[in-house]
Amino acid sequence: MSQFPTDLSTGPPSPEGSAGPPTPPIHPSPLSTSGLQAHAPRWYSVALATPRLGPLTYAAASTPTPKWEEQSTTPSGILAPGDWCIAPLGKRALLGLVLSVSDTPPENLSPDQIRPLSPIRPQLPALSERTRSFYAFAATYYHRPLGAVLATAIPPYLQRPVGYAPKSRKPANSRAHQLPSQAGKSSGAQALPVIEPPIDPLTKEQSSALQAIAAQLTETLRDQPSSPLLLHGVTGSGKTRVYIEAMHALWQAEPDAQVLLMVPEIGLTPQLENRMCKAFPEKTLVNLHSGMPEKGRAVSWLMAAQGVAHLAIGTRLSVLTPLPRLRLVIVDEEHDAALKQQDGLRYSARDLAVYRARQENALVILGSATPSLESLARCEDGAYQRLVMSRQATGAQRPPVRLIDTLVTPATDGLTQPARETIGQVLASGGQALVFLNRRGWAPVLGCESCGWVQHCGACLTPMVLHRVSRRWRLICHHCGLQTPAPQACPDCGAQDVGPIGRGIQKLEDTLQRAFPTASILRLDRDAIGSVKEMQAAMQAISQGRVQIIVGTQMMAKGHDLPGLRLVVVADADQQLLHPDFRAPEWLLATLTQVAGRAGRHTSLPDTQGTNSPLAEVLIQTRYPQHPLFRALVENTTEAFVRRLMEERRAAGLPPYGHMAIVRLADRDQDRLRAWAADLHRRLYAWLRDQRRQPNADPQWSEAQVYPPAPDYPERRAGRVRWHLVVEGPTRKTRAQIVGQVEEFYASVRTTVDLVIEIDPLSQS
DNA sequence: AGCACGCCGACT
DNA sequence: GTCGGCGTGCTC
Repeated sequence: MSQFPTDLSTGPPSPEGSAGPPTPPIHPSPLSTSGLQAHAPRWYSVALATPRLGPLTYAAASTPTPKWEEQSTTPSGILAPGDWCIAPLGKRALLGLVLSVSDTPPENLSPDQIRPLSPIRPQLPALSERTRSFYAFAATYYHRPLGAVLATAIPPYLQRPVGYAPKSRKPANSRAHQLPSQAGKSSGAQALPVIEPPIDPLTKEQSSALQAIAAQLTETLRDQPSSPLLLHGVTGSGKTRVYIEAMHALWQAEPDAQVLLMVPEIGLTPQLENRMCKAFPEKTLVNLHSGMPEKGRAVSWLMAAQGVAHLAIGTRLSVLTPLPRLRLVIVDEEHDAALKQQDGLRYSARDLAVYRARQENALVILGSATPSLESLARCEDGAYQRLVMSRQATGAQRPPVRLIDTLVTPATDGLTQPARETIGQVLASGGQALVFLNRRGWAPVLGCESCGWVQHCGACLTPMVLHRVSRRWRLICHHCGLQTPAPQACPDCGAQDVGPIGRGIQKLEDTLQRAFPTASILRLDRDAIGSVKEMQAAMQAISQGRVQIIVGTQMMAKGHDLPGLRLVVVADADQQLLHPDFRAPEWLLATLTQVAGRAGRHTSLPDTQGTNSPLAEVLIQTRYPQHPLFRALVENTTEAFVRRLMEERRAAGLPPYGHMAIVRLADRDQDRLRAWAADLHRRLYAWLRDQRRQPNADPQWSEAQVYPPAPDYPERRAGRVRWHLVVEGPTRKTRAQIVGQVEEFYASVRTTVDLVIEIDPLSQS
């Protein structure tokens, strides 16, 4: 079998070494290796692991393959579709995937343009037909070349030709097991406490969820199609336990089966890894995420791809890992935006997981306390099956939610008086408080400090964003591009103090330190916590009670268990509520539900004080205490609120009922970009109008939309101006046709403008 | 994405 | 006079 690269420094020299001039093009010569048929195939169509290039044609390797290659699965010198190769490109040598083989040269190229492949062959297991078709699907669906998928899917270490040292001949697996951070038995996560002992009996809800899972697993193991399952379980309902039992059931039936367990963030893997190691000491477990050391990631990837690993725990990129005996895919926190890659190949790991599971005859389980509307819609239309767990496994109650109206009691330096008092009480009684603040994707949305007025774009359910356009302040809708002048005073109440929502919370840490000088405060955000290690240290400090106030961003809302937490203060809910995106209320509800779940996980003890004050509480500071979202939280009627959101989406033709794409444009020059964007829009609009006017036109075209361009926020980044254009179709097919039109136009013009298409975008700017 | 080629401003 | 800034175009 193949080997792992073992030494970076001792590989054979790269084919285009710095010592000499670039290899001159060599005309393909008859293969010299013995035992070949007379008409050996000699031209290869190769997808290169690079983001922007389509397949290129190469000739067979020019020199005989080295001896160490003899054990390769295909006869020496002949490559088949699915085999890997090293292909010269300009001065570089890139990893390539053989797509097809031909014994006639391509007509559109002259022979001297075709270069031979490198005789060095990567020690990667050939890609199965199934995995190739999965990658091809991803490429087609996201409108990228296959090479972009390869560049994302293959660990960087395995992409570099220099890494393929034909040195060690040790069996691959024994080596991998010695690596401490890879092998399941000795993970680096021992320090974290496991709070739920795995011997707890299952709750009724867990049992019935498992029954449904077992039924689908049976279908899967018979190679029959199974229904994707949405495990809709409140925080603390014991979803992880259900995953473990599902794996038990699977491995009892098929001990060699592979399981892929995905989480949105690297920070969530250590806990999970620890728990899985304890539950399955006899199974081989690997991690797959970008935070790992390069070599370790390569080893894990190969173990997964060779079928050695039983369980792969990883972030979104793990969905692209070959897993020959995949039988179960679990996507935890399926609603989480981090499962969607935000640059390069902008794929949704959740959506690809569902596709892949169906294709590989595996069962897929999506888990969340706050499922995405996308997944809920699939349950509604019967494509998925929903399994509900509405009670906490410990029997604890959800903490009550209290709203603080900041128009009545304004916040000073980010904190209202009632919030200050409550924090004080909690600290005095020895509890911990979490002050939650959220500036993720901040864009300046104007709001009135006196009455709460905000300019919305009526058609798009979206607040408008302040932009400076040719020295004038204007409000622009990021969805449909609508522009209006920015008001100087509030059009509702006439007050002068209109300003961007969400200013002033960045100094919250200072505010808290001044208000509670003796308290120890820990800040937890991307800037303060850089690594998994730092996160673990922070969590330990919290669980040991060395911290009294935690100031945390989004990352605090996820997964972590905080037993001593008695209060959550949401410093500025409005900023997220009024984020200029139609998904803002959906996400705020998810965020608040998640962060509220941090408090009161272990508060089922009797209230020994005998007071009326609850053991844990959630405080939300907002100008809109009457907003249906907040009412739903207070009254515990969030399901009804979610249904209402879905109806709004349906009426507006927005996802999950319509299908969106964003055309992202960038250029150095603002005027050039704007003119170009306007031109693109005119053409698309004219094309769409023509589709509608055709005799016997498909009525779907009347539901499709091509909106005028709008600026990103911030408009300028890294020396480039960025605009975007929203495209909507009632079906994936109509959307793909519009997008195809964009691509056709872009390919036909010479321009400096950079254009990328994003499919199923999660946010507009 | 790289990487080279090419055409403009500030240095020995 | 040339060193190097990055704008532009190509890679089988």
